[in-house]
Amino acid sequence: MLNKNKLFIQKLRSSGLRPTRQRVEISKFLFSRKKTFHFTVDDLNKLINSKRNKKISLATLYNTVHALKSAGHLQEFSLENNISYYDTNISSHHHFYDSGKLIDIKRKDINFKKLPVPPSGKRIKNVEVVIKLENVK
Amino acid sequence: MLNKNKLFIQKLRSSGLRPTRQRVEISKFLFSRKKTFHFTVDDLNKLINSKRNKKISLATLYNTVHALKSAGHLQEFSLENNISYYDTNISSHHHFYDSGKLIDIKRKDINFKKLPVPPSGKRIKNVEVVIKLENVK
DNA sequence: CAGCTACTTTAGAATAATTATAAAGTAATT
DNA sequence: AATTACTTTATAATTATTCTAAAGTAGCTG
Repeated sequence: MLNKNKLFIQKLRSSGLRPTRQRVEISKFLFSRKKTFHFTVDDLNKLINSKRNKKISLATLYNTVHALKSAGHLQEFSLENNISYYDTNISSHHHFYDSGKLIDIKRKDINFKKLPVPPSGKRIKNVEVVIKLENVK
Repeated sequence: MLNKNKLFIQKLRSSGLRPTRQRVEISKFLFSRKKTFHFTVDDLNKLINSKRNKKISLATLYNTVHALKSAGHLQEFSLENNISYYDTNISSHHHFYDSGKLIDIKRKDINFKKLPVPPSGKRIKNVEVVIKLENVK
């Protein structure tokens, strides 16, 4: 149990954050999952705070998510509605996008035959693919 | 000259918009270019209104850009700063992204060896690739 | 383990992009 | 030329996010 929290505390520490009660709860909420979790800060706020009487403030949620993202524990991306989405699956960066919902695509399910050469002085940091879907008519 | 405006008026009409003075000016500004143009509504506002004494209102800029986008004359996308970017090049959907700036990648410069199968009942509408760059150290 | 110091949490204000509103103006049909 | 429906505009409202500063807490230090 205490051992289990160690993992979540590790994520915080490696993000430069002290493991406070709130942060450990957030970290646990995010990282004790089997499946990838796509969320916005608003989602997180609703999901975490619905079952608490004393709420974790939005500012704390933003701070924590940002630090986790900067440390590479979360992947951030943006859709056309201009809200930041976060993904707990940092190893797979590709997605299907269908009417506001995201579905993971395993990295190995996309391969490139040809990629462009980056401008000189630059190199590729990562490649993100979004495949937009529509209904078969 | 009048012939030339026909093209811009066509874009408006096909977006369900009457060709008013403001809209024709916006359409002309966007579509009389040789090179792809990446912009935000704020960019557009500054670029168009800097050389006018009577300004085109932000609301009109937003309305017009939205209608053009919905009709497929502009491509919208969002980066991690949660601002809507628009692209006058609707045939090439791939980009390099480097510290807030976008560079076009020609469609033919990216090819896939393998793409995932969409969920049943769905088909691929389009594929967008963003290649993030970093400096060679 | 008491005290100190630096980091945190929080509520609320501030900011910024976008959308909504409603009054005055204009396109286009009659 | 008159009428009607659509537009423009300034301004207010909304929404996601960031900032602020006062009250609280983690975790060294002795």
